[in-house]
Amino acid sequence: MEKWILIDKMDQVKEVSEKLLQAKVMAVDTETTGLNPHISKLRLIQIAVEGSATVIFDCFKLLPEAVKEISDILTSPAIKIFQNAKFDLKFLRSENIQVSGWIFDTMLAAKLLKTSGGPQSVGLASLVSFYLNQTLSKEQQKSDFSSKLTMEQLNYAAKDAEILLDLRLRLLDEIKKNQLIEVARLEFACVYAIASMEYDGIYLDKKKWLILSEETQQMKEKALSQLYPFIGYPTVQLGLFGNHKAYGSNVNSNKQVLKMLNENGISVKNTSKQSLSHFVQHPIVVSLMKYRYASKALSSFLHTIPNQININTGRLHPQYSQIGAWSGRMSCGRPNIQQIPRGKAFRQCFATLPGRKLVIADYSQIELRVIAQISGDQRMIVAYNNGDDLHKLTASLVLQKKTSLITKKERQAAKAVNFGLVFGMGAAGLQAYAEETYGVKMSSSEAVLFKERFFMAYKGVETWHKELQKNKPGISRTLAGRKHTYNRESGLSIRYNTPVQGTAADILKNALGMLYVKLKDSNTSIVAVVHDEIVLECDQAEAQETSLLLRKTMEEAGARYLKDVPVVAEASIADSWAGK
DNA sequence: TCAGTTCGCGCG
DNA sequence: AAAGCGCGCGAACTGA
Repeated sequence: MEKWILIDKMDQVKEVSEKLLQAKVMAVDTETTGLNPHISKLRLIQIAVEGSATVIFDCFKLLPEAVKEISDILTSPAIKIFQNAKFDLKFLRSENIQVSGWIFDTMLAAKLLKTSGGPQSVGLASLVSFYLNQTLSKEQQKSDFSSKLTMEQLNYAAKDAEILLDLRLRLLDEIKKNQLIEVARLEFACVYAIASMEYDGIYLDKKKWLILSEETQQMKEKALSQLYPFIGYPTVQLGLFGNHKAYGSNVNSNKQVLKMLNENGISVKNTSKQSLSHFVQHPIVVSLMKYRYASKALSSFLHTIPNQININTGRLHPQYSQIGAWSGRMSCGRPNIQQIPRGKAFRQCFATLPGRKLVIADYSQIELRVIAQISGDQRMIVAYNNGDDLHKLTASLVLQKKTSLITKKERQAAKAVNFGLVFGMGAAGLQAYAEETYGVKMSSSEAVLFKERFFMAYKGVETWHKELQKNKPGISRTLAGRKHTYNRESGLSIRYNTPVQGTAADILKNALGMLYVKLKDSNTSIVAVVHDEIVLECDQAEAQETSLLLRKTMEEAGARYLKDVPVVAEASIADSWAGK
């Protein structure tokens, strides 16, 4: 049997596809001329099945003619194994090749196993060495697929696909052994949504963005000039590449800023916002905070994001890491769309072209609802089922007042109490947190009292905490079975937090998987996902319908895991991410 | 000189 | 005894 066969003529495609269509499991890999699906080209598609030679499609020769035939193969009922499916899916999409059915992503499987003694590095070579005890040449990754193919390249290309057949069997074994089947299904179903979201990207109104940049630049300069008396006035210095300004000290240097602050009677240990919050009336602090805000906005967002607009699509294509956080949450970068400032000025730049709308939906208090479910706290469960306002309820229980008499301020304080205490914050932490986050002042004795009353009121949460304390070093699982392991040193708060954050991630990913299926043949794109929020872009005429579908899907996805607590999502239609 | 670490801060 | 958690990114700093 030949190891592999290169297909570069249409009549050969028909010959090999018969065999491939019969397979129950196929391993798929692609080679491309680069990493960006909107710039680089798909060069090879390798498909390996058990018992016959690996098929290598030469895309330069076959596409677009063979799109239909290759799509037929990749939409067959077979399980498709990929290493980092997202990457291949985007390139296949760029050539209009369809893929459907169950995916087994070896990289995601390995990431799920990281907390169960799996490999710490999840690249293909590492996985092959870890699970199969073989060495895989890394030469392939460096090789250039834009010119003529060499025999060596084809050998490696075939090998990368073939090895996935064996790798899946080993990973499947581990996944079963660690009872990760359900969460693996969840992750695998979600890959399609993430790949299409990255491929479609999100539109940024560059003009508005540049105006905001200029305003912020002015703000930064103004704040800087207000700091001159303390950091020194600028002097023009002769530099190698022309004149440049120099100051007595560098405002960006925390070390120098700390010294300057201390010299001016502001006794802080570090220069963080938190420490400075005790001196907000001081003019230095006012200017420094303004400078910091503007400087952060400029360097992290305003200056860098326009450069990341793709030249061919005119859109941003943030990269998501599906299992980016230890908890199971996704992370995001280039740019990190999950940390765009909440201010309207920033969010209104994330917009649509005429005729299109954004549909924005988020879960209401998802983490607190997860806590209610996981802890089984009866009072919380009853409150949510009655549609009560949980923050108000906490305020009334902690302050021992009727809910009808709770003021807005008191509700805010209770919000801090809810979030802080269920995640293991102490009384002192609660006090500081309430003031910093919600501007609510409470004395330390008040904080201690509130904490006691909180756990008195929510007995279920207290027992849940006690159980987690006993479980040392221990493991925990989210409601989809995602596993976390703790060492002896792991603090309590991490034990309280991880299963909650992780379950919320399970729910969101379930929603994304379901959503992809429903939106597959529509003109609607998923454009952003931010932990408990999903943003879609659709035709204006379909906005109402899409909004309902999004809300219903998110709620249904949550109901699968929160059996005793209602899951509520809220959706709105808007021209930008800032809302209506 | 340069890779790796730390601080500070944006989001949920 | 006291304690929120999870990320990515830019600038400064550190160390060989």
